[in-house]
Amino acid sequence: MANTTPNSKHDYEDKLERLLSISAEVFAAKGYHNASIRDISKKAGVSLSGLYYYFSSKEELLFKIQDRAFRGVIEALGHKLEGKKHDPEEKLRILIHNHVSFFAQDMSSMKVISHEYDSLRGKYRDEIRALRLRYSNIVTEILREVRRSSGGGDTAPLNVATYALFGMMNWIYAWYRPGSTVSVDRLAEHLYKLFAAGFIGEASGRRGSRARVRN
Amino acid sequence: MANTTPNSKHDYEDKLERLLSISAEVFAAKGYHNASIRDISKKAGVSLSGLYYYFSSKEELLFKIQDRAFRGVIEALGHKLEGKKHDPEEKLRILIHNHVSFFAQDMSSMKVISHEYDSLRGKYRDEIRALRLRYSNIVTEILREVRRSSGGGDTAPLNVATYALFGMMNWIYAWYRPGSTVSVDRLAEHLYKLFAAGFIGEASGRRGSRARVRN
DNA sequence: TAGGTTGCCGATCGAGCGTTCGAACCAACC
DNA sequence: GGTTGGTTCGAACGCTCGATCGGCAACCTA
Repeated sequence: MANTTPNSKHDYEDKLERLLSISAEVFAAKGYHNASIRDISKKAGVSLSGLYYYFSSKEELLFKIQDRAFRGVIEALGHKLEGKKHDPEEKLRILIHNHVSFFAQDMSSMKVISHEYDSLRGKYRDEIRALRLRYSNIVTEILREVRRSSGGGDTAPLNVATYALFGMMNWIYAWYRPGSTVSVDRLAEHLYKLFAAGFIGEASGRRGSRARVRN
Repeated sequence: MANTTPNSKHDYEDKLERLLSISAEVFAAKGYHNASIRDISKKAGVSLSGLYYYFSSKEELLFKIQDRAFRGVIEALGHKLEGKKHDPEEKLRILIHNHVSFFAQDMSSMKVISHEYDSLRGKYRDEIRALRLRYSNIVTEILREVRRSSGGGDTAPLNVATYALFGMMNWIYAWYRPGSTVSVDRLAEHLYKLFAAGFIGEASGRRGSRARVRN
């Protein structure tokens, strides 16, 4: 099982991984359409045509970045949720911490995910759409459980709450810088408490909500 | 004061306004760098060079879209807040309704605002940054008042709360379509209740938040 | 050592880009 | 009816882009 030769699959995959990471940085910094393959080749220290040994087109490069990032988030979440039973609120907390820490750990890829979905076309777009949908469904299901277990009544529709939560979390790339005075863990916890208190608290009829939502 | 000639300032300004609006649609649909001046000229029914009578560069066009949209939001908010005194929570409610309804009314411009700030450079960028900062400060100040009046204690830092709120509101462009089953007004009200209950409720120490934020 | 495969590169192509420029149009005034 | 000044246009410029292709060294296999 150990790699037999220096020029084995490992070399290829490692370099591919490195190129994906560098490309994500360039795409995040300049935007997909504004960034050129030449930018990436310079930053990676590889010739322009050399890149095409690893990717067949610029768009495939973008796809692989998004595919890798989404699968990473979804898979890690799956691992953290499996095993012992968590109650719904704890699941929500795990979800937010997982999402936020992936964001902070690899802001470039996550910015690309949030920003460049529209830049994909055809089958690439279809595949990423499927991943987005899968992830979004996981979130909605957790929110459904939270609402049910908290005796939820008058909450926002689940899709509105889902998108509001995504908005809170995905906006991070626009302002948060790792190494700030607020650590990643604390940021995640703040967002969890903010959202959870709103989503659950809303259902239990607090003071101060004088304007009723008409259904 | 009435316009004396058909070819007066009105014609110029109206056409400029129309071009801004069409350009915003094109930029929103394809992204600033991917959209070409030729795309805009086709959609507007104006020759390529004819556009340059109204704008000196593609970047100025982008700047004018963002400038107009930001000033619109800020000015409208100012009008709605001035006059009789509102209590802090009502101010927050007005803010969210104002923001969301501008979004829904002109999704293209608002998507450009959220997406294409990085595409501006130099003095254009500086000017828009100043507008962003002004708006962001207004929001933070309102949140500060809300927290004070609700006896707030253990809430998220104001900047985190501010950005979380912006995230919730700005993400709308990614999923909401006007004419959906959720009206714009109801959407705004949902977001207000969700955020306000979270922001205030968090401070009043509800059940269910078992995980303490370690400051 | 011969032949084949892997990994990479320099040179180049056609397409599309933002921008410019001189000329033409046209209503308004002398 | 000729002149002026605001408005529009077609044609072209120089440039950058994504992608291709033949070739070349290094290494594996036999």
